[in-house]
Amino acid sequence: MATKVLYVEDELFLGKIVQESLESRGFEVQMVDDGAKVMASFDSFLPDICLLDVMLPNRNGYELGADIRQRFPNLPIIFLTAKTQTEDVLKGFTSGGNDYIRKPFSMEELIARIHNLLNLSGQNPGETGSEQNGIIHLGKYEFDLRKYELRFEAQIRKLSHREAELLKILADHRNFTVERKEIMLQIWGDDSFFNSRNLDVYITRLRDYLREDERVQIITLKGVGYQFIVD
Amino acid sequence: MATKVLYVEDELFLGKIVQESLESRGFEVQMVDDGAKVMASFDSFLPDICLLDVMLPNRNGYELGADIRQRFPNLPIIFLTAKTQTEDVLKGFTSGGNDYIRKPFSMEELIARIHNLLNLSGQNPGETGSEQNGIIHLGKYEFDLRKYELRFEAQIRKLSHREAELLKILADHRNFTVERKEIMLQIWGDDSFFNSRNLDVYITRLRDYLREDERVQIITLKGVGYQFIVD
DNA sequence: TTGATTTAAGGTTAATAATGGTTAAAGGCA
DNA sequence: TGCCTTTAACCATTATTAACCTTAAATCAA
Repeated sequence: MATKVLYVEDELFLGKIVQESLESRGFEVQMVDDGAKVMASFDSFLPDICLLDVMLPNRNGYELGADIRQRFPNLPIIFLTAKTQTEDVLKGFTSGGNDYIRKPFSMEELIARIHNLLNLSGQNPGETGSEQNGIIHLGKYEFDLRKYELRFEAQIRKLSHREAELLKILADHRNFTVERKEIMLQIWGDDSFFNSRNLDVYITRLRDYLREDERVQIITLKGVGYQFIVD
Repeated sequence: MATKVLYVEDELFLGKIVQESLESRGFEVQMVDDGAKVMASFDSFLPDICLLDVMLPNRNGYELGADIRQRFPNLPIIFLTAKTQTEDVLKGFTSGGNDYIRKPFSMEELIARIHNLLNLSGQNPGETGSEQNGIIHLGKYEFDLRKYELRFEAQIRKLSHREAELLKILADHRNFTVERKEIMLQIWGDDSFFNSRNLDVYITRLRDYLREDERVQIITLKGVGYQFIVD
């Protein structure tokens, strides 16, 4: 699911540009041009982060920020403003803002700061895939990346480090091809020794662990690599 | 205990002013003027936050930031720099920085941003958090850094020095990987003796102490190190 | 062209080596 | 002495290597 951005901005021209730019990077953006309308849109939109312009008609951006902070103590808020006085920046932080960006700003910087607050890795901006809280769903299985647990119904199987690394790589490429070489490099840092049948051993184990759900399979592409199929 | 700031800056004149200004507000500041000396001062000083100037003799500030991030995944880092290009800001974030301030900056803004990162006022999503007044919250446990106490409901367990050191290192890296080698170096100053199973003994003890809450666990990454998982 | 044969790649399983876990006893130091 | 810390002995788990088996692609002969 795409990351949802609530963007409060009254300069419509600037707003459109920023909105499109964010959308082109995979964010879902709802723009609101009036401070009085903001709180209403929360319950329907449920944003992951807020961008608030400070100079608004009807409603002061700082007040708005404080209200949002009150209702959603953990929602990241970034203030955007043409004001350059230190005093304004301070107001931003004391109103509960998590960052403060001066206009004009570059889109790249805005996105970097959004990522920073959302703890998104620099890789795939809006896209978080079927992974939430470090849990990947694979057919009837759940794979907990942090705890190295592979769960199936009530059973919990602890994976070793190598097993988990391999499964992670396969899952990251699910329904696409991963080259043997790439796996070897990523796990063992070396794809040279042909005598080592190490990877095969772990593939065998994972197949064993995953055989409860036949919609999850590891397919061999001989001479190339593997394809991890998950329906 | 005062908040400890490690401040890396080669312009001594500016550095002095900032240092005094921070100290006058109750921070404890260690200033280092050479990138090459930074890592050495970590073990003795144990800062709560880092301010890094980007332009340094000997060592690039971004590299330094990346190294620090690797060793202390939860330590807030702020880059300070005269560079104004967006590209530099992006580099700062991709090197693991948590904020980026352009010179010249006002002391008030710097302090607001430090507070913001340390959760000294208000909430701060996705940030290091959970440590206040030397107390780290680990699931249902509280770990008092100063008293070396691990508390769970009404029980209080006094930790020994080694136990506390180890738990502190794990907690600083919670939800990230810590290498065995690093732990050994930090506690025993030596990772060479393979015959000593000292670290294992303490890991066993901590696991024992922490088993009341199964959401807190120490996972072994064989051949690599540990991962301290806290939900 | 087509089916048999060769050959390279991968699969499986077991044995071995490396690393970590556990427990208890021996040292050290206030 | 009494509490930590270190050492040691032994056990458990995980990673690697090795041996042997299977399969699929490639080659070759008729």
